[in-house]
Amino acid sequence: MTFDLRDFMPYLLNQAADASSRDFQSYYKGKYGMLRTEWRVLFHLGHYGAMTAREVCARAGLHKTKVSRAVTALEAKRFVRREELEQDRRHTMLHLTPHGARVFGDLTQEAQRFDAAMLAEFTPAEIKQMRAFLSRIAGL
Amino acid sequence: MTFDLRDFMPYLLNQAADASSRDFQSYYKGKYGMLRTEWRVLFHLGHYGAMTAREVCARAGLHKTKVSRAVTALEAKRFVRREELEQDRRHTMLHLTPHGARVFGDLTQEAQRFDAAMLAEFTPAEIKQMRAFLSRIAGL
DNA sequence: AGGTATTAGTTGCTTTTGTAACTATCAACG
DNA sequence: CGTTGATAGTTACAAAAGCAACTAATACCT
Repeated sequence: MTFDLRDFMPYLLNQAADASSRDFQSYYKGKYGMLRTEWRVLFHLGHYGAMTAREVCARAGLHKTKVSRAVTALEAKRFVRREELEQDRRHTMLHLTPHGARVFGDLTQEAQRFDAAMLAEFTPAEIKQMRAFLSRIAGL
Repeated sequence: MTFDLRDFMPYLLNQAADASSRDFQSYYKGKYGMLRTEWRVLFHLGHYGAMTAREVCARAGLHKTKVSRAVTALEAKRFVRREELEQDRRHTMLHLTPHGARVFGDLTQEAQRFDAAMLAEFTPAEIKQMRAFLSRIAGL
């Protein structure tokens, strides 16, 4: 019985994921009081443009209640604005406000810096392989 | 600015970690009603032998409140038994019960099967590199 | 048209996690 | 000794996540 937790991939992945998220999380939490789900929603709106909550769910792989609450929080912070659609009033289109767009820009830059710092000690080949491996496991 | 979330390592790691945990989690949750922290504590006791809660915290990288609650739950399930130490009554040594040991055995086997299935589509070299990469990021 | 089924999104309730304060025991130093 | 400080562990309260029921609007089907 030579099974070690450190060889158990889900464990390893979770540890690595936790470690890698911690610092960046403290950045957007500390600076903007945002939660992880909020950052993800903000990112999707900033990166792909305005869309409905339903689309955010599909793209981000988040449950609709999480998105709903995140949008409420982002709206309270004036990062996001809702626009009701005439043609189908079940939908509401979600837009970043100018302020939200600035926050998105800041966080995106920070994310890139963060990513670069984290990967600095690895070779491009390693990084490429790593991304492929993770994408495959994540089913992306 | 072509920054994509899929290139952001913390995101990728989290997605992969979530995906990889889901199935195994549903196994121990469905079969034994256990939470992730409980499985981790059980594992450490089964793998490294009896130890105090403090040691579990240190080895597993868990906060003491999480461990405290997990132990309470594991004790209620009769998987773990507490033994107060004479020499220092602040500590309590944690042991698996015979039943707990059987559950540990089952979960460990399942974890190995699970791990093997997940890695089946990768080469040994890839796996090795992957483990090294993740360990380094996780700071293990 | 009129009833039924879908779809988008929200709200309420329960479970789980995080944080901080608290208890109890022991160590250390005057 | 005895006061102060550390340590192990628990508990209480607040934040967050998960799940299921609910509302409102539209589509479908006869």
